Amino acid sequence: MPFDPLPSVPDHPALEREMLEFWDNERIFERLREQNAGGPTFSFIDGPITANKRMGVHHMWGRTLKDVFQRYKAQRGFDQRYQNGYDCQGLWVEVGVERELGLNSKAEIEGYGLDRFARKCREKVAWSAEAITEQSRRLGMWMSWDSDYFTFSDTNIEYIWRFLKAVHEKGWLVRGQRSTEWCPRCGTSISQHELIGSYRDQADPSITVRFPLNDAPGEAILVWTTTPWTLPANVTAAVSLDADYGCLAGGDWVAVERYPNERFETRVKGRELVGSTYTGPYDHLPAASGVEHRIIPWDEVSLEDGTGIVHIAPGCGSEDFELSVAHDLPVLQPVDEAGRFYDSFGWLHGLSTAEARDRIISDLDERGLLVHAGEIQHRYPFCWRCETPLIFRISTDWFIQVEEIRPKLRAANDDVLWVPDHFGKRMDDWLVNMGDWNISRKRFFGLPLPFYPCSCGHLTVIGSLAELRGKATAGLEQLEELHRPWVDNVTIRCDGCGDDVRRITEVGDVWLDAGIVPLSTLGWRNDEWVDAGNGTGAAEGLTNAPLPDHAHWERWFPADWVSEMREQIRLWFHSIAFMSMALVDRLPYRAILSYEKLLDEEGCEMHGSLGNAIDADDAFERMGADVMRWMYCAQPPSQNLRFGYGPAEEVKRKLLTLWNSVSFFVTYARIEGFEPRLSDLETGPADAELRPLDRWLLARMQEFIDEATESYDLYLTVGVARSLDVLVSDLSNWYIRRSRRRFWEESDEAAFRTLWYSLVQAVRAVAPIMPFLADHLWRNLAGRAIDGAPDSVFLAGWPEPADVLRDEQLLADVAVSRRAAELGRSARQASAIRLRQPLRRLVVAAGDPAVRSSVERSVEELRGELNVKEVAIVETPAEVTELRVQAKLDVVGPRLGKELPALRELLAAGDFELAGGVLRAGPHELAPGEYLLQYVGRGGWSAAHDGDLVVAVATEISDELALEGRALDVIHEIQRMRRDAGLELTDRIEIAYGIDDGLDRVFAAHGKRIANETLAVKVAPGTGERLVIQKAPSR
RNA sequence: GGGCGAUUAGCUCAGUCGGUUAGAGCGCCGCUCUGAUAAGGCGGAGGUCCCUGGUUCGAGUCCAGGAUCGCCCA
Repeated sequence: MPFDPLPSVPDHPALEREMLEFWDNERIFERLREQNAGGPTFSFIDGPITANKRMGVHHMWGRTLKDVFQRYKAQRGFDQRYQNGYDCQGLWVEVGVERELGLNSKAEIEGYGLDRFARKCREKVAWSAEAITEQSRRLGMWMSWDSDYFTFSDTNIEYIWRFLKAVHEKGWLVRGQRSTEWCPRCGTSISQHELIGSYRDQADPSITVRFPLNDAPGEAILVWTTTPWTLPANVTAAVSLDADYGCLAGGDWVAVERYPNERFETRVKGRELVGSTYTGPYDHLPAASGVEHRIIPWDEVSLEDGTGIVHIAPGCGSEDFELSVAHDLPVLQPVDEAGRFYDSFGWLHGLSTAEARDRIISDLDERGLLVHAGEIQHRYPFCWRCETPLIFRISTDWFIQVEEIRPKLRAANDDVLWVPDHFGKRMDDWLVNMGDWNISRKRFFGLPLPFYPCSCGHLTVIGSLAELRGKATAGLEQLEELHRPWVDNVTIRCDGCGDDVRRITEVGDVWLDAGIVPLSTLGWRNDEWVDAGNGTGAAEGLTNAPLPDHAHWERWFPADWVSEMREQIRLWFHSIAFMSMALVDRLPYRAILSYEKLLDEEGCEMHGSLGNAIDADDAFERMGADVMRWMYCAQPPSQNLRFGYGPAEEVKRKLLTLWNSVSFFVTYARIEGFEPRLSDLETGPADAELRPLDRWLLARMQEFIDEATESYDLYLTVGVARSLDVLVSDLSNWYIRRSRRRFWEESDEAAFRTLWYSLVQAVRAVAPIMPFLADHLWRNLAGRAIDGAPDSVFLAGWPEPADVLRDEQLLADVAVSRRAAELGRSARQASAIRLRQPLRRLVVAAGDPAVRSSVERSVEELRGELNVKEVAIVETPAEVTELRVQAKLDVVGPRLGKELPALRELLAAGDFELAGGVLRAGPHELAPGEYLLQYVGRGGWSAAHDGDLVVAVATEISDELALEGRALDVIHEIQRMRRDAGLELTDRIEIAYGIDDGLDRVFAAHGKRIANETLAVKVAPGTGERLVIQKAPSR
């Protein structure tokens, strides 16, 4: 018996675990790779996933897409790398460790010890990588799990050093200042991507403060601020050049527009205030004592809030800082890395910004400078790690200048295939606007920037471990790996003066770590292949990833395709583009698939705190990986995905139809002992005695495979999902439904072979999306059923379409007759006569002979389905409808132009003649093909139409028909009684009927039929009730 | 402030080159099958295609302006 019976419903999780074990035991993935080795290459480069936690269902979307296309390309015979990667250092990793250790500041980390801290970070990464690997395997991802790359390997770090040295040689490396969001607790700046989603509502003071003007005694400008602690750092005030400013009665200057109810003694344009000097609120403290406060112009001054005059503290805001650069203003930095005032701020020394706030307000009040104090609710950023409100600080950092590379990146981006395509524009927008790349972070467990600035003015940038060894003057003996603290202890000889020089303590931006991957993992400019050569430094023992040689790089660079979530446009997609362009003058990718956000089924973001997050392991158990994968793949990537158990049920029902179809096949194939042939997969059952319906399904299969292939090639899984939906419905509701008897009564070889072929091809084509279900079904239908068949669907290649099975005409014909059946049902429904009532005549009219002949083939279907005595197929529906004519607008429109509306009126009014195929209406003549004939129903008919395809039923019911209708009602009634009585399908019954209500006439005319349909062995008039049945005594 | 999207049925979304009557799934209502049955099938109701203007014989579709929502940048 070749096939195994299917349970009535698939148990996805159980089936998936079974397949995982099978793949493992039979080394399916390894065999697939061996099979494809040496074939054409498809290069995919995996963006590293941060190894600091287990994955959630939002990670699985991207992991699924990666796996889908690698599996698809493998089925197409492409040789591939399957290297997974982990992001292993930087803030994201430090955070979890810091939390676990209960550390709460940089000082505490230093107290704990950088070496122990680094070891803890590595442990965290190792733990997370293992968890992610296990979850990914459960999802069905096929990767070479023993050769993952880890961005904290010494090899990866060396490659970044090489990049930084090259950047320095190009003259792009600079040290500079910038104003940045800063967490006073963590003691570091917060990068833009870390700010995502970190804004909350917060109440802050809203105060208006007076700055006295120096040259106009008694007069002052008013400024507004929500951050009183920044006032000691005030340097200037900004006005809008063209706005009107006025002086209030008390001598205070404000923007007129902001005070519509006030009267102003004097009014001037903002430009006239520019250059005036004023006394700052804290000029008496040492820090601000030497500052001359001169009013400046700024076109960003808001007239929507505040006073229209803006307090500028370059040490406390990014726009403020930029203004200080533009206007050459001094910068006062009020607080240190921990957010406490410097001693040059007198009595404020040592206070935090929160502590200083109220004291400053009351101090201003006492000194008569406070005009108004209130409170405001607004959005304010918080540290995503520790919930501390962020402040702005000036920080000295290292930058890579981008002006030279910007145009190259933009030009190259034009040639990238972006899916969805508008993401390409977003990349361009980013490239146009990106500022110099800030690469330094004042933290611990990260890429050690190899910068050794010397007091002689020379900057030495180390490009490799060998170079470091060569120039080292001390500390090599303790250098365990290229991380702090060990690397900090290595001093080198300055290239400029020969003195000993130390590394700066900063570490690198994580996007350097990830950005070098297309070079570091592929062995760019590496002379000799080194086994496990990427498992160095912190990565030693975690992976066997090799360091390949340059020839390998030539073979696999650039990637044909990469895929990550949308945020990566300005992160990973950008950093790999930047670093590759800088080093090898090319982009590292040809095509990119990116996708939007994953939300819960209500459309809300998933958050642990909201309780709506779905645990991945929970999802595996409750819906199964295939169902999850289907949801990810059925989603247009340009839109947010609503993910949840509700939608999962819908998907399960959908998949159940495919499952039921296979189950139906298997049930009868077992009964009839059907033996499938592998060779049918090449050409289909072309040599069998095929009926039109078989040929139709076979033609549909070619069309489906074409559609699926095209969608995969465009990197759009949603197209595959949609095509499969339609196919499954065709296969189950049209083919199987109409062919059932051929399977259980006729044992029709052609039907079995056609259905087997179609099910197997469908399973193969969706295998990349649902690998478990697909391989499970393949094993049952082919892998185990046929000697010599590939063990796994993934070893069976791609279901190539067979041209001999294509039949466009047949597809069109069937579409027409299905449409006719649909119209017939619609016409019946519109007649308001119940379907069980037989009607005399159904008329199908179509002008096109091809349409008529294809409807001819489904006459039986129409007769049975619509319960009519006869079906007529005619050219014009004159019998049932009146004629109407419509112009073909797309043909006639361009010819007639403005006269078209008049023509349409004539046609609508029936004011036309039709002779010899030519239509005359008023002054116009329409040739055949320029108009369409249309019909409306006559009395006694109920009609429905689609274009000139008209279907109508006669609504008149003769006595004879009425009697038959009653007979069918009786059958229905008895069937219901059988079921209510709990009878088996095969139980025989006896019927007794009452003679009133005309039932005697019904049984007289149709008794035999009623008995037949209801398995009645005895039918006789009874004594009382109108219908009584009882189970017949068994013989 | 600049940029990129989106706005179509109760919900989630399709809608090709501008063409006559704008579709699907889910939900709802009704009908139906009982040899795929923990199912299945059919039909129906339900629409100001965000608004305004323009181009055109004709606009859900193209153009301009606006509104709202989301995202990116400043």
